[in-house]
Amino acid sequence: MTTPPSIPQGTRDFGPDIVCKRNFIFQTIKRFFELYAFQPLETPALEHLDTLMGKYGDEGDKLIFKILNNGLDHPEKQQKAREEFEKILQGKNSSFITERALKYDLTIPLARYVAMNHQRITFPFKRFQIQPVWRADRPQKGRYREFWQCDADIVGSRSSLHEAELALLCHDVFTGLGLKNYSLRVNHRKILAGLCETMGCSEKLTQITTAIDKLEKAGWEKVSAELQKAGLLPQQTDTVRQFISITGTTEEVIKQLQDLMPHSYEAAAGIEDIKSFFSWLKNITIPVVLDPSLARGLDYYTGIIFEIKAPPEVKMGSLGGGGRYDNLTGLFGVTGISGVGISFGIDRIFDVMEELSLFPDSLNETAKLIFFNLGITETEVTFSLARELRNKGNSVDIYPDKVKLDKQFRYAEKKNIQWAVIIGEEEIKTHTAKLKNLKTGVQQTLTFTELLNFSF
RNA sequence: GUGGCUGUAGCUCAGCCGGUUAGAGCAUCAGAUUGUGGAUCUGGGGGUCGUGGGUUCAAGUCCCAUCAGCCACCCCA
Repeated sequence: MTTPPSIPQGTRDFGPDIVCKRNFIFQTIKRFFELYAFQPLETPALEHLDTLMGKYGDEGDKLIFKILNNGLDHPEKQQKAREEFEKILQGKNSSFITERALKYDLTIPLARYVAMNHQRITFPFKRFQIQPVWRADRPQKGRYREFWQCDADIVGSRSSLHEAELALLCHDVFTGLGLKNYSLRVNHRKILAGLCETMGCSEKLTQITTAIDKLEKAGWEKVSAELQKAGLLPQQTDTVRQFISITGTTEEVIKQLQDLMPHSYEAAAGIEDIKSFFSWLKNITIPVVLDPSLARGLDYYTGIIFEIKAPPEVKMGSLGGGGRYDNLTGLFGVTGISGVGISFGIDRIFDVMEELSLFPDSLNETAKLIFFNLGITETEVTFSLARELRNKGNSVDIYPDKVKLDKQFRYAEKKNIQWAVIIGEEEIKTHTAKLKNLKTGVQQTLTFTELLNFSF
């Protein structure tokens, strides 16, 4: 007895119609990446475990998929393997048991690549990367163990021009996809650091930012509870409350931030960056909002941070995000290189577009036209006509068997083919073809030459 | 990783307090109509009830385990 086949938790097969839709998203994103002068990069699915560990925080480390070393059953290795496995049971790593892992995101592999190749790269290096990543998270809707990221980063330049370009890129991509109601939230790590500096508890930056990050989902009650747990005094908690309550136009928000943190160098530096970012965009209307309550978790961001929010009518978290990181390659021994990037989560974008029915109908089209099958002699004719039409760049299908036209029509309809060509005994005698538009139902008679030159 | 809900035909689901041969709609296939589709009518096929154990005279139904999906936490795309 065979057990029914299945695939691992959090992974998916993509059937033809889904691949077509996903390709639509990939192609749109890639097109704009190229328009903004990014170059492609691909890195292996596997990285050394050392390359990944410690880069995503303690929680992140737990979510890295590790790969068991081969050959541990070798007689000479078994004893050591048992001893080393004890370390694993204690939650430690053992390179004897596992020394490779599946990549967790595309940013650390980029940093690794840049660190390895910085002498031959021309900076600023603008690269895009569209590849799958893996996380040992527990799956839910919009949350997979294997999913794709589409990243664009600029490495080796501190100009705030890039942040503005990324915001525009993001707008072009979402407009191109037809996802109108997205929004882009922006904040600055130094503004958050300035808040902590003002309150005199800079060492609690991470705790405070992760608490703030829960505001939208869990509400202020939860945030204040977290802050208390982190050891903030009531007065400090109230400062945080004022901070995250700030709303308004960019100018208004900046003014309030300055009033709240008048003596913070950190905050002032962050605000300068934000001002220069918005000044690039001053004559362009895109949905960018300065939101002090935005606090992305990843530790490596040091400057501006972005988050792409799904349209409010769908229940989906972030569709992507990014930010500026100083010294990312410093983790790999190459210092002084700053970068800024943005990442699109295409699996979630897919789910949102599906929910809002935003995919064009034409995506399911399997062929432009189909020749119906009225017999072997007829098919010898359509076979060569199909070849000529294909040579001219038309996607053509031929129905394989002589069955009732009724059935052939239904096949064409199912496969979303717009044009059907009927050639039978009569037509062959006169060298003509019946061409029917299945969407309008209009039928016309054409000579073979006319058919070959028809623009479908 | 922790806690909870769910799993019956290709899809959406019904199936009572455990009781004969597990049902419906849609989809599919065939015919009415042997060269013109989407409608209608008639008929057919399709299930070891996620998987593996257990309790029972008897399990889709109760119990345990496991796998998967979803939800909350955690974290994030």
